[in-house]
Amino acid sequence: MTVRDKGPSPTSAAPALVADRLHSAAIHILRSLRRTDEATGLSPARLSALSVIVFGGPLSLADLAAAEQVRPPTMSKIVGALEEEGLVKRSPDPNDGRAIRLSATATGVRVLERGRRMRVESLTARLQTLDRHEVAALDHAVEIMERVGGAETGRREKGEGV
Amino acid sequence: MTVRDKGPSPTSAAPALVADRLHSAAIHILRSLRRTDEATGLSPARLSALSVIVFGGPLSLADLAAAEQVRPPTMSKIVGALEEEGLVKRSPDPNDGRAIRLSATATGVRVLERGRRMRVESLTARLQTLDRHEVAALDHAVEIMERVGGAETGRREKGEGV
DNA sequence: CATAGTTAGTTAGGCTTGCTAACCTATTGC
DNA sequence: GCAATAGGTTAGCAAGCCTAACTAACTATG
Repeated sequence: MTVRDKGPSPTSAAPALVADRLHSAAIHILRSLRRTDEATGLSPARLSALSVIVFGGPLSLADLAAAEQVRPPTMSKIVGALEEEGLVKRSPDPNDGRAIRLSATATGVRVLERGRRMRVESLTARLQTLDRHEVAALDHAVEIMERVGGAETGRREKGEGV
Repeated sequence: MTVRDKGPSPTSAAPALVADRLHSAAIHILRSLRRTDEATGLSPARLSALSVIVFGGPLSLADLAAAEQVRPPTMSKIVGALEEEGLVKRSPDPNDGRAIRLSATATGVRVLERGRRMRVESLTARLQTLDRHEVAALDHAVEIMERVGGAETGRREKGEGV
């Protein structure tokens, strides 16, 4: 309200308000996607982690945790679940006896593709109600969001290929 | 924006890809905000619910649950926590003996303001590294996201004033 | 080369936020 | 007046986060 009504002139967009609404919008988008994720059998956290493994090649648990911005124990649990489902494999790191190398199984790759497709489907369906320019605006904004969202750690990871 | 430099031309922004990256960006932004929320003493779900109560006037639990896109039992628990913290009050609905009217206490309003400020602060700080046009692009995109994110229920609620 | 310190990962335990199922009470409709 | 419906709550479960504490392995140093 206050400032918007859709055509935000550059000067009217107060960062605090944008931040506020961005947060709110992000919550709602994720909440609605959670249901889609459920249908795929892969929860958001697992799907996201799996995608990093698939596209980020073999990597250590610590690196994966950092990429996903969670703590190692959290990622340990997620990886454990993925491994149990046969989507991911833990291998010893030849150079470091403490570390592990995480890689996706063939099934993992396949499931990721399917899950990713389903996950994105509902959002895509809704995006398709938008006109080209709106999609383009979103696309551009997402690029900015990725910078802003990852700025904290200065890390740029997965998002790309997911 | 839209077509700027890295900005893909409108025709190249495939909805599926945008959806994909939007999802990823949303995850990361929320994850980074969760930490800020912790600092305020209010978890994201509670803060969000409280904001709806504060700005949405007295309302029933079912309405609040719908606004927040969660099931009644989930909201019942969240409201219970907010009530225990003295931020929200349950009153009987004069017109319907089954229903309750949720309203914020003075403390609730105050805490919301503080929490909201802190929550948005880190995002804002990061947004401030952007130039005016980028902020404007985000602002515009957020408006689209709100439509897209809320499209499922067709409901438009809190996001506005939070 | 032995030992202290650090680092990778896991386990244990706790909290929040979701859900469904089952239940109670109040309202509504016949 | 009684069955059906609707609003809330309780109980019980799972996912995702976290910190604390532990083990095993690497590194550096006297």
